[in-house]
Amino acid sequence: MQDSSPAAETPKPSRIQRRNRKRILDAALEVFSQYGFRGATLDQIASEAGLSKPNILYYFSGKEEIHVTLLNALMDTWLDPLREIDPEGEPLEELLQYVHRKLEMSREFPRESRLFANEIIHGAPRMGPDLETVLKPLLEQSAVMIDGWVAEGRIAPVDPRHLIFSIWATTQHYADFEAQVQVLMEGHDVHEGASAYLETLYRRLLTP
Amino acid sequence: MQDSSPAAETPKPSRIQRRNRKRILDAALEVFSQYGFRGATLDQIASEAGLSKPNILYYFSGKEEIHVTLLNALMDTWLDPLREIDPEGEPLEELLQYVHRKLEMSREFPRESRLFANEIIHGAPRMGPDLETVLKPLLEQSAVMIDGWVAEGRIAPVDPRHLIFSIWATTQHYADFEAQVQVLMEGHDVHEGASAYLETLYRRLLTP
DNA sequence: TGGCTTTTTTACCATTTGGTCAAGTTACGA
DNA sequence: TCGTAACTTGACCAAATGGTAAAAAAGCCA
Repeated sequence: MQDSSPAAETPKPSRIQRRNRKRILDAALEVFSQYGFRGATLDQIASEAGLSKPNILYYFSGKEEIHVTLLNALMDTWLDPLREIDPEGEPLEELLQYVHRKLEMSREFPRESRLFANEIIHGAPRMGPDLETVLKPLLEQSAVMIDGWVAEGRIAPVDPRHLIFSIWATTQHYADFEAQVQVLMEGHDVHEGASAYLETLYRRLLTP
Repeated sequence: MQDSSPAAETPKPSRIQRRNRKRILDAALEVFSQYGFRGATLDQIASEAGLSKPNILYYFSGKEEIHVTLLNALMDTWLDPLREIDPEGEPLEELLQYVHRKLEMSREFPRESRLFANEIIHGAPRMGPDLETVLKPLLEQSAVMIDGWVAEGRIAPVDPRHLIFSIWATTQHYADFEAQVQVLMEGHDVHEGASAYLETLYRRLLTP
């Protein structure tokens, strides 16, 4: 798949290519996550990236492709914490670690979280296939693992899918609804409190 | 405030006024919740409402006003379940009932939930004041109540604000991320499972 | 029915916006 | 250093979109 064949499609990304594509994607993440796909304009992205609009269209075939590129790149890193759960580990600790990793991602990458949330809220028009082919198998696999832990009596009985949904919901909430949380918790250390609360929540739920 | 004064601003909404304003708001809810504020077009709303675009602008001064009207109307009903918690009731049951009411709202009014989510994700540009003046006092009041229950030992110790956040997050997730949940749970009765799961989750968390 | 008000529509407008194109300009290997 | 390929830009477009104006139509009431 590495070219060398005559009609290879991807010759080789030059240094400038890599630098500018990255700039564009960084800018697009900022703008898309803040204004949504339709709310964002190429001019905004261009300005944020420090490039001209036609120049941006030199690197990407259109607004759509930038967005799709972002979503695809995101999907993988977004699911990493779930993949990192060790089936051989101590169940309760593994799951709590997963919660904390997800919460940490919300703090470190709120823009990515909002980009994702936006896409899903609008019916996932550009991610339908990925949900089916990437997310679903991973969820099923995780569900089986958790069911196994339940069957062995190592954690209290729970529906594994809804458990995962609730972990997603409670952790991403702090990124996606940051504007609201900010207003309601001004002064408090939000993530400190969230971390302690979620630890308690899932420990009480899952302790056999 | 009921007019009768000479320079009264609101003469009286005619039958046609009421009917058409309702049609427009219904249509706008549908369109805004699906495409977001900037993603929605007046033509879409007009078409959905069965009216012409200029006719819509006869009833509302602009796209913005329609959106704001929706958000304001929504805010109240959205917070009703929280207001309905009875400080004199049995704490655990009151809170569980709150969870179920919120979940029920997610099922019955997913469009409203998404409209709200959209607004917050984008930084609440049209709701900032309301969050401060309506939501925050209500949250504080509820927090005091819950803290009281904790102090009396009637529920297990929890941070009341994060508890409420997690209830919002876990219940609204089923509306806001419906597209994702749908794909991942095809075949299953989602709300049946969610209801049972959340019952378990918060019962285990809160039981003293 | 006649006359007034309310409602609706037809025809436009100005701006925004995604995208194109051809003419530069720059980088880089021979 | 020179030529070619890679990159950048200014000038444009066509379509979409929020919004307006004025005339036409529909209600409504005496």
